[in-house]
Amino acid sequence: MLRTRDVGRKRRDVAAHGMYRRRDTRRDVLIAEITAELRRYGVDAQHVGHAFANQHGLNATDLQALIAVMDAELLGDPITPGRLGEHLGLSSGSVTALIDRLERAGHLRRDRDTTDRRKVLLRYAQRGAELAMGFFRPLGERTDRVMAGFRDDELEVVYRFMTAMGASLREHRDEVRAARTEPHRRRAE
Amino acid sequence: MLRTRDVGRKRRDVAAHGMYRRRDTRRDVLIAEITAELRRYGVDAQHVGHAFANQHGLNATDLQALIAVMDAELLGDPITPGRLGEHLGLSSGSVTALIDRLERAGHLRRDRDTTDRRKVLLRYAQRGAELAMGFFRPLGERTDRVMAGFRDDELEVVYRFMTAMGASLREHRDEVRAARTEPHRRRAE
DNA sequence: CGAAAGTATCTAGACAGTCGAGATTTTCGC
DNA sequence: GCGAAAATCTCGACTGTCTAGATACTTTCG
Repeated sequence: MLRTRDVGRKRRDVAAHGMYRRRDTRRDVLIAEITAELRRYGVDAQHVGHAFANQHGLNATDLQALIAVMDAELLGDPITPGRLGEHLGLSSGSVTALIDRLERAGHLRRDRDTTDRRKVLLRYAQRGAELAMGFFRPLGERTDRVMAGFRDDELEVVYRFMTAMGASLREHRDEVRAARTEPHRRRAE
Repeated sequence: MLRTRDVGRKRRDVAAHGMYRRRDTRRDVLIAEITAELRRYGVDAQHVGHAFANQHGLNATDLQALIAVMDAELLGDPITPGRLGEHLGLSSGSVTALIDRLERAGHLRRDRDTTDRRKVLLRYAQRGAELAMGFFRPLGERTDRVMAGFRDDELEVVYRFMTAMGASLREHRDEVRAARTEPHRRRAE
């Protein structure tokens, strides 16, 4: 499956996702295909989140926020609006509105920090927990079925690959963000 | 690196991303970590796109659209507004506005299809191509450096893994979308 | 040729996001 | 301790994208 000379047959897919690369050797093909698949995975994951959120009367941001709140609280380190905004890439004002929505819908609640009363701690409520579970459980079951097709040593390779790619992407993200000094003008240079 | 008993040391990360899973065996840990890393990768990729788009006076949707237009055209099958909207999950009106923006900015142009003049074909312009390249090139260089750390047979495993995960996720997406029959009411059940 | 279907655009309204000012609490220098 | 500065969250006005529904144009087919 997918030998080098399959490029012709898989032309549609190839052109759609790997056109910025050489595809001369088997290795080149692999690299192009993996890159393309990662890209598609990200897009599709977004779509799943969006569709699921919509069906529950939320938008995609709301769902991401809810997940972040749960992550933090289950870790024993509840998140604040400020940190949440950082995590999601939102301004402070926008976060306030976001939390208002989620609180009104009963997915989470605000708690004042007892030691530093400037801070507000976000904690999930019952409804929020149920929603997050409804999102993750079916995904987890699917994931398990896929993982079952791989030996332990193979998963080690995949793990090493994903952590390396993740670290690389985060470096890149930080570089891009650092270049924000001149944030573009629409007109009038 | 990351042996089973490292769970304690890596507790922060573990709790943040793998708390919905057993982590008893080395294999469980691997599965949880890979799942978490994929999730983070998706989020970070979004952030990169968002930051890059912002620096060039676009929003995230615009960049995605531009990439889709290029993908299609390089494939020799230029996309129409309708199919673009489907791809991005946007309504038709929204797509018109999106194309207006991108056309006004000189990133792409509208072409009437000569055989079926109901259709509009989207083609990228010079500026759009430059932008897409500016986005992908640095990413590709980073990716290549990561890939260099893996043998061919290891990349085969990664490739097999990614295609399997991708197929599984798309199945799930279709299931979720199919469940859209009752799209939720805010009040009044 | 006329009706129906397909495709894109336009218009109006809703809603999430940004920016900047303001309110409250804590931290720190003197 | 006291007052100024910092940290954190909230509020209000504005901007811009998205959705929905109506409209215009082109093709297909009886």
